[in-house]
Amino acid sequence: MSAPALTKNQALVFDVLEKADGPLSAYTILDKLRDHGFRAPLQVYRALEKLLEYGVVHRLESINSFVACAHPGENCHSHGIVAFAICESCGQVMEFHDHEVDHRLMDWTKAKKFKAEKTTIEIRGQCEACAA
Amino acid sequence: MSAPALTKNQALVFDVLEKADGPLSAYTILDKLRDHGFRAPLQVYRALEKLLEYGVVHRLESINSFVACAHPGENCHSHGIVAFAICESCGQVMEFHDHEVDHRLMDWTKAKKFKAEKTTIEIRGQCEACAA
DNA sequence: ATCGCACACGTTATAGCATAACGCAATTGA
DNA sequence: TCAATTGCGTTATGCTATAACGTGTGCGAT
Repeated sequence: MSAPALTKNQALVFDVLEKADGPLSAYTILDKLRDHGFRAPLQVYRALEKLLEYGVVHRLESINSFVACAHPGENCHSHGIVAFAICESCGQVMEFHDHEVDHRLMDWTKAKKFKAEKTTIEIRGQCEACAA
Repeated sequence: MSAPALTKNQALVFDVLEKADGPLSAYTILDKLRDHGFRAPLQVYRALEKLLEYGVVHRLESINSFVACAHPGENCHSHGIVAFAICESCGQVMEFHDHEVDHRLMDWTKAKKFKAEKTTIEIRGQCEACAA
């Protein structure tokens, strides 16, 4: 599941996400890529689908947006569950990992024999700067 | 923040969610209430907004759906962070609470001086019955 | 009592997010 | 060479959510 070479569209989308200073919606990405020939949402969604699969991009479910993984170069899938703190004022996102949280959730799923595929942890609120 | 008496629309929406055996989208709720005079999405969304505020309904961010709280009568807001396991085959949702997970996340937010408002934990996968 | 306010409600319109279905081109491996 | 796979482009559509307007009702303060 490590990332193969990106296709042109995938590279364009990834580049936009990496240069952005916060999460972007698919349609925002589309707008930023119109100059590069993008015309339709599917061009973005298809690229995102692969980038998510490769683990180099994360989807923020609670705000329907996407961010580049905070671990450039590494495969983020190997870090365990990813958690996000999303500032609702400035839009900044902090990505972190807590193995103890992972263990607790794994314990629960094991006990219930639930086969976890994808886990979402998102904390919305105010970052230090914005809460002042 | 305890729940006052529900209005007619709120009661109708809550009733639909309680009787459902899984999460429902706002539009599914709308369809189920057309016989009761519902015509527009806003009638559902406005009711949901209040029900979420009262803590008697939860929103599942990862599937854009809503479920009645698993603790009838109690104010779910007092149970700490709520976590969900969502079976992608049968649609069943299990709601649970883990104070250790809460503590770990709280520790992180404290350390980062992040003011958490709302935390989402959702595990998607296969329930025991469907994984067989 | 009546004025002002808060709140629930109804309606229309629109904005924002995501995918279905078709066809074409390039690549790869049997 | 043929078939399978993958990426791509386009059009159309469906699903999710909210903006903006107006109505009516209850209720407390003056």
